[in-house]
Amino acid sequence: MNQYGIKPPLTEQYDTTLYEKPSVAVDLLIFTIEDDRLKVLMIRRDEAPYQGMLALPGVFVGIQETLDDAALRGIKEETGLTGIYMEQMYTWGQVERDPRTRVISVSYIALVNADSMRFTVGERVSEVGLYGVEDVLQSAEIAFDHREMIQCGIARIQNKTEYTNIAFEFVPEEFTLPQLQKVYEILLGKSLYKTNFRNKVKLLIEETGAMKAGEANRPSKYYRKVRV
Amino acid sequence: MNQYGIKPPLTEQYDTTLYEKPSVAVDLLIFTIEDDRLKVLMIRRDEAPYQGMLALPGVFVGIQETLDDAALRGIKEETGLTGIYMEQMYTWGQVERDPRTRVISVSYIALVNADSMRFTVGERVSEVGLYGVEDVLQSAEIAFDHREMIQCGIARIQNKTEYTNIAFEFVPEEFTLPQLQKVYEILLGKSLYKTNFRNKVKLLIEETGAMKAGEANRPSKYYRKVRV
DNA sequence: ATAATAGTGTCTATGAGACAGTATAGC
DNA sequence: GCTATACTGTCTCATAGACACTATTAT
Repeated sequence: MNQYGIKPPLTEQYDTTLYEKPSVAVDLLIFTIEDDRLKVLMIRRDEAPYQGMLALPGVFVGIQETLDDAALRGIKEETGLTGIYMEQMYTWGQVERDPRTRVISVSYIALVNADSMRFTVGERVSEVGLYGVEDVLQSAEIAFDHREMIQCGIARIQNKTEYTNIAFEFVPEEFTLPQLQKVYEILLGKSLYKTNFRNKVKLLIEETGAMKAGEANRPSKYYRKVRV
Repeated sequence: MNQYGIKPPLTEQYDTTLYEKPSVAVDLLIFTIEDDRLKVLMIRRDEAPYQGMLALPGVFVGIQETLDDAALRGIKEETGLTGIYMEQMYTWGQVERDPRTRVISVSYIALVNADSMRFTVGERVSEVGLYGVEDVLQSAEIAFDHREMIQCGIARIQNKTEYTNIAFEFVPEEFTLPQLQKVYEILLGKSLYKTNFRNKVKLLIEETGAMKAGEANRPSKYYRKVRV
């Protein structure tokens, strides 16, 4: 029994009105690949604190709203998109992470292919934009603990690229293998051998029958992800 | 602008007193290996809701307390232990997960070797005990969404056993290789070949010089984890 | 023909997996 | 000696990695 709460709290009678509650928000890491770089969607703040700095988009969690629903709502608001890949990443609970009041933030990762976002980002709010993660981490102008969040997100994506198929989330429904390989190379930060790469993904894809035309070289085949 | 919160909430002026806030708790999955089984620490509830059912221990997060600190406090209260392995697992935000009021729960995994817990669990509260995860998942008497949490925790531990060294957390500082191999076999749910297992861990360990005596067979050497 | 990129065949090195054998304690 | 478990040597096989080669388009 102390300033922090009731003990043991979930097994005995309690009155939550006695204790001050934190706010709970969801912060979004919306990643895409554009111009051969991994980019993240950020907003330039026009209010204190951290005025003029870049921040991740976020929403407060409604009292009758799940965390996933809050994340989906935020993604829809920022990109106009639904039905894209999303997963919970980590929950950030440093006491002073927001200087105004106590806010606990559940961060979510969303992966979008650049084509579907090309005509949505920037329409609603001009301060919204896609920033290359290398550039944005170089610049010191990042609000709150969002730099840490971005680093955490990049690490998560790189890890999962090695043992899952999340890289497919960055390409459109129909894609070429050179295109998909480039995504892997960007995410992993190293170049790959064509043969080995193709062997690794060949069970995951099927030809569409179409070919990419118009380039001054042998045309590449279009593939789609095979649904398992 | 709706019942759920302010939009965009972290980039504009807002007044959090206008919106009802959830309570935030930390729930603990304290795992150990005892009698050649993976066990989890649970508490039998003596109050509604879910009276008489088993629940994971948890604490509310204080308004001036980080999530990690809340988890450490809970672990100390339940086991008397400090300095053990702990990591954040997942945050649970279903609206009706606690029928009394909205509670968002950040779950943490802690791994303890049975020896250090043998004389602490059960002293403070007689309803606290270690339960084999297979048994507890069979029985339907689990409170809240804690069954899901346990399943999630087991999956996390099994995954990380394959690509990290968390299995070492379940053995004391000095251990034999048959003992460590047994831990791996319990966590992975399959038997391993001695030679291959030893090859895999040989760079992670060093001999202490001591031997295990008293058994009617060749004595095994004691090892410790080599600090990297 | 040339340049540029797409796509294929095959060798090698590494490591996981399997199994047979030897070693050392108590009885 | 016997039994039980600790410990070791070595073979096989799957797969990641590396590289050389062929194919097809626009100019």
